[in-house]
Amino acid sequence: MEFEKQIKNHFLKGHEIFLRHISIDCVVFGFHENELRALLLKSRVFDKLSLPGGFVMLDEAMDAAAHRILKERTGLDKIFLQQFHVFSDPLRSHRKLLLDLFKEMKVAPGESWMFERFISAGYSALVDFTKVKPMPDILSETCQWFSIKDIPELALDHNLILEKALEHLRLQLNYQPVGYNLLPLKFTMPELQALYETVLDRKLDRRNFHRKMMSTGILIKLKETKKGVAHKAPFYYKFDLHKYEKALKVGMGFQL
Amino acid sequence: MEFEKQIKNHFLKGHEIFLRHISIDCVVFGFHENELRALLLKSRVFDKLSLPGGFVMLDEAMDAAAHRILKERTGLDKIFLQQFHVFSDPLRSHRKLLLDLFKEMKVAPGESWMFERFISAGYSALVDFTKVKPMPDILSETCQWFSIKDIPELALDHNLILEKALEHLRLQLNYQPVGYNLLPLKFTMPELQALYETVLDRKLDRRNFHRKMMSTGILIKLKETKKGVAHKAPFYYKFDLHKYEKALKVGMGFQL
DNA sequence: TCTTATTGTGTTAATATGACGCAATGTAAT
DNA sequence: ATTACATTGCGTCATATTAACACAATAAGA
Repeated sequence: MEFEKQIKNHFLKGHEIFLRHISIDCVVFGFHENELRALLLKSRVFDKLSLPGGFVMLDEAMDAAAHRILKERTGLDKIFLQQFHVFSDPLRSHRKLLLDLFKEMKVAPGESWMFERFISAGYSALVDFTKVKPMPDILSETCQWFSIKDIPELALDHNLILEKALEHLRLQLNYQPVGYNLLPLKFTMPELQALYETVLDRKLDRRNFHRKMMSTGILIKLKETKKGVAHKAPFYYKFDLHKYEKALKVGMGFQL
Repeated sequence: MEFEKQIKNHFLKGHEIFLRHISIDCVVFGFHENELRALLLKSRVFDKLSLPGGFVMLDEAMDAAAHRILKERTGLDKIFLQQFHVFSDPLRSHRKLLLDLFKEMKVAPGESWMFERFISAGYSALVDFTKVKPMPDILSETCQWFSIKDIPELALDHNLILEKALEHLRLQLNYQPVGYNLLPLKFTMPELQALYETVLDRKLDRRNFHRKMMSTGILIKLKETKKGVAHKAPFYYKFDLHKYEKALKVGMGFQL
């Protein structure tokens, strides 16, 4: 079977393509139906779900590797991506997970670079949920969105990685307009507020929120209102791309 | 000569002790005479100065490796240490630097793990200047403090790493009481202010600064005043360790 | 047409911030 | 000893920011 052959080749020869000891794990955040979500893979061989990840090619920058990996999982090219932490516990390892698979494939642990220790760089990706076409990798059967509130036990230290990514996102939301990357081009104020409330995990005053957001000058109000909605139709807004770029560097200068 | 033998051994056998492709670079910040300073090493063999660094042992956590490296350079055990960025440009490499040395030592580039590509984790260390005893490593002849305002051209991408560390420190100073780690146990308010002004690189109003610092409740005013000083003697202060720990996690909730 | 949930905008009181005044203090010069 | 002076500690005030809340406008559905 082609699939098994590819896997076995990866185990035995992968180190001729990729750097040893270094892996990448990505937390892909999306926002949909007032829920913050992350992409998770269901492995063909392991029980637990895991974060999308991969390895760094011998002559590739780590950021480039993360972009390459995410292009494969989401179909997206220009993703807002940041490394946020490196996980280096010497006990974090695929060893236990791989033992059965190795036996089945008749690969001796000592033969494979995958059986060695890995240090993993955590990357946080913020994407427009509506633009993503989740695609599983060769080892997985599904790639799906999971609400942050409803994350099961993950493989390895992936729960820890996800937690750290969330913490990073919360901190960042306080001084950078990262909402831009999580929302479609046009969005309503209630949607933007829901995003902030979900990420920060607390309620915000609707009117004060509106005032603060507008005071940054980063939002442009459109003439168009949302259609087919009960009650008063909210206006659409979009980000002023130029001011967004500036605020990314300088910060927004307010606290929520 | 024992020195050359050790170096050669490190080049040829180091990969039996350390992980390939992974290095650590530390930016050690200290504060002295109203200047923010960093530790730099003067190599025995290279022209340019460089940051203290090292490698990760086969079974060692990265944080532990950084602590081990800094213990060797500063003599200090419990250092406030944080990874802040990973530098992974595939062109960053010791290759050029090592070529002459390899020739001299009759080591073929292909024989040594040191000639391979390295991904480096940047660590930022905040230390009490007065507690540090700078010690050069085996490849260096000196280990000395340099004022941040007066950093020469460094080896590899170390200028970039230092810049990133400084940026990280500036951001952090705005929401965490990191001054604690850079000052001795007791210090005066003008000293604390000088630290903030140096790191943030701007003047602050003396009286407003005093008010804000005290409003955090994180400082304890001592009865003792500074002796042997011209003009009015300022009081000493110390950090309330309990509140400091809390503020590290929660943040300080003010902007300077 | 009326009800109702939701949105857009305004008001006000409390709080935080920035800019500055002034007396107290301790060293050094006279 | 007296005085000059730079610096510290504490206070004031005008202004900006924030939090809490009121109310009219809107559009779907009864």
